[in-house]
Amino acid sequence: LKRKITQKQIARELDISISTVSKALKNSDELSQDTKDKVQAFAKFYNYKPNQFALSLRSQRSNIIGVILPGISHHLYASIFTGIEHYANKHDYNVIVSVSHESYDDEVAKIEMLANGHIDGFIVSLSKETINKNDLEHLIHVVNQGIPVVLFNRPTNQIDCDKVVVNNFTSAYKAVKKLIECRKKRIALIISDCHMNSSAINDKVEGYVQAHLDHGIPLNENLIVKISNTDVSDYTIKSFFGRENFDAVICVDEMSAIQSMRLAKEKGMEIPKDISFISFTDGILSQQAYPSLSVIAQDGEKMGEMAAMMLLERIESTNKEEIYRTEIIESMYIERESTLN
Amino acid sequence: LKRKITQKQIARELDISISTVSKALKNSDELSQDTKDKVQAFAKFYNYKPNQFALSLRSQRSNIIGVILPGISHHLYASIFTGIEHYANKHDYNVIVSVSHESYDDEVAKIEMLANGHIDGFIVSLSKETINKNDLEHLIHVVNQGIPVVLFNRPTNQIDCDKVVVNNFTSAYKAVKKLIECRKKRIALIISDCHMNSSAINDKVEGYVQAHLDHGIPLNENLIVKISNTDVSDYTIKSFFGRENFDAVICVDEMSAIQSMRLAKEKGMEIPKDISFISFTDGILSQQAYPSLSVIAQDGEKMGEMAAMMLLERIESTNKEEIYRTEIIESMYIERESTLN
DNA sequence: TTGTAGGCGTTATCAC
DNA sequence: GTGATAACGCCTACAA
Repeated sequence: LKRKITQKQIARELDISISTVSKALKNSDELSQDTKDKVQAFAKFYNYKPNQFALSLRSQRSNIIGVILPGISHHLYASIFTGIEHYANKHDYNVIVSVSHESYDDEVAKIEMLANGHIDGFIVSLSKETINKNDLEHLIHVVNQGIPVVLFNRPTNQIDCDKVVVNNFTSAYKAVKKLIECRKKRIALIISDCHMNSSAINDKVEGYVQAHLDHGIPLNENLIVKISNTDVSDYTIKSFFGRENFDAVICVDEMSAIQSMRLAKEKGMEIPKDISFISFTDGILSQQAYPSLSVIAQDGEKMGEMAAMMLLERIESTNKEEIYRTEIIESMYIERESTLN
Repeated sequence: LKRKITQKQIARELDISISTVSKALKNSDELSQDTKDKVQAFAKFYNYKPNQFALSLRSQRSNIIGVILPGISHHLYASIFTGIEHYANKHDYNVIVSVSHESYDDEVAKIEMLANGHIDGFIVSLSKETINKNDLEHLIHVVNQGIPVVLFNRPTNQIDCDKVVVNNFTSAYKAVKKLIECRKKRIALIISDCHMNSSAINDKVEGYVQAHLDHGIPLNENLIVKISNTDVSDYTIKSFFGRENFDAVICVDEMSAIQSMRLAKEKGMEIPKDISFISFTDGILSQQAYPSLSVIAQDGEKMGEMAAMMLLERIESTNKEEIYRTEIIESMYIERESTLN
């Protein structure tokens, strides 16, 4: 139960002044080597570590960043966090995580709590509820206080700050292109979470359409279906499988992909011979499904590192030129069993 | 870009002393109502918030706790984190998370980094590597510094501190009992990660054995198999399925359960009619598998809340009576399709 | 009822 | 080379 030693105590023990101790510990060259050696040896012996609270008070910086995630079970957010933590730790920062659970109220409360706390900056992915409400006062307030913010994955153009986003258009484009290469011609697009009025969905639809046009595949609007949640057990999707005729499916998330595959199997179709599947988010489900699921995946770690990099740059930059950047992380295709050439 | 206002500035503006401001903000009753009103109104108008760095310096407390997890994708750890965060936030604490990725070196580095930082206490689940090395100097060092520590899920009796653990014995016991109730008599136990020399595995085996004895079911040691990792694609497990004869399987984790189910199906067995499955960790895989997997699940949120509760109590307790507690969280059975009555 | 002084641990400026 | 002093923002005896 030994309290940590301070410069004051070292000074008293060695019968020198506190400022000499401070300088010795910083290896200042205005001190004699003798004194420095003596102090440093003593400090080392008693395992001196500077008091971070005092340092923070002086510098008004904590080297802690706050990360607001809508969820944490989700594979994408888990790997984004890994990326953030990796970059942050490497640069001597710690990470406070707060999860909004897709709730607006949680998001507001947690951001506020952190903004009045020890945080040097924020990395935020907005909750679905926030996007739908389109109420961003809490974040605007943070930005106005001069606290650096990086938005990622689910941006909004209502906030002027650095951003890291995925390219939903090209993701969808790539998926369609891949399926066309597999000689599929009737490609369904299943959009879960269609209550989200984010640009993410529109961009995907546009990419889907454009890929059809570019490859001369006829577009059938009936093959685009929206379901309100990620649970596919509802009537909409079952009747869709019963009614329409298609040989490939693109799902916005892996959960609905898994369940759609089950519906296809129940219809007696063979995957990927009769019908191929691609989903947009990678995760353990995609990997372990049977057959395993090909995906257009976001590189979460890369997104996280990028976001952390932008934030630390902003925190440590002295000149306040307000040229905010938006970085786009391209997705990649991971081939598994649910598609084949 | 407005910097935060301080008591000093309020004092200057209102032409009173700093300590009067301080007292007014705390609604001290040695001040006139007039002064208090004036100060509070002013403070509110300029959105005064106390500077946490200054508060921390005075109190030597940050209201931040450090959480070390071996992984974060894992459903159990995700929900444990949720529980910790929930309890911590409710009591005005923030949470710094650090992931060791099951690596000893990471764990040591991250604990050290946090211990020299702004942390009031630790909640730690040891990495596999640490448990195997059995080198706990880094944590003993933390405890000796007087920093409160709560160990959870993977404890060690080498460290004297509060602990939150699961009851592996009764978990295994319950699983066997359940399967016996389903009229299964030849119950296999598949142990992945058998290189872990933790008590967790021994306790499970003992529970497995005891349940057999208590219910008069003959014990067949050949039905206990250990595989070195969670990937079941290796020869050991395939030959096990080829060689032995059993009508139920208990798996230590859901991944090997999923893959074992696949082997069973390939053998032409029907689940759960011919063979039942139970796994020990709940997660999205168990829920989405086909058939979905019955589990003996740990209540992660409860574990997390309990750990946070014990830590905060320890942090805020003044008297240092060193009566450390170990709380046991009981597991619960979640019935799905892979078993049936 | 209000104000003064000192301290939390550190660093930077300036004087000796 | 070394040390005294002030400052970061807040709190709290103790004076006035």
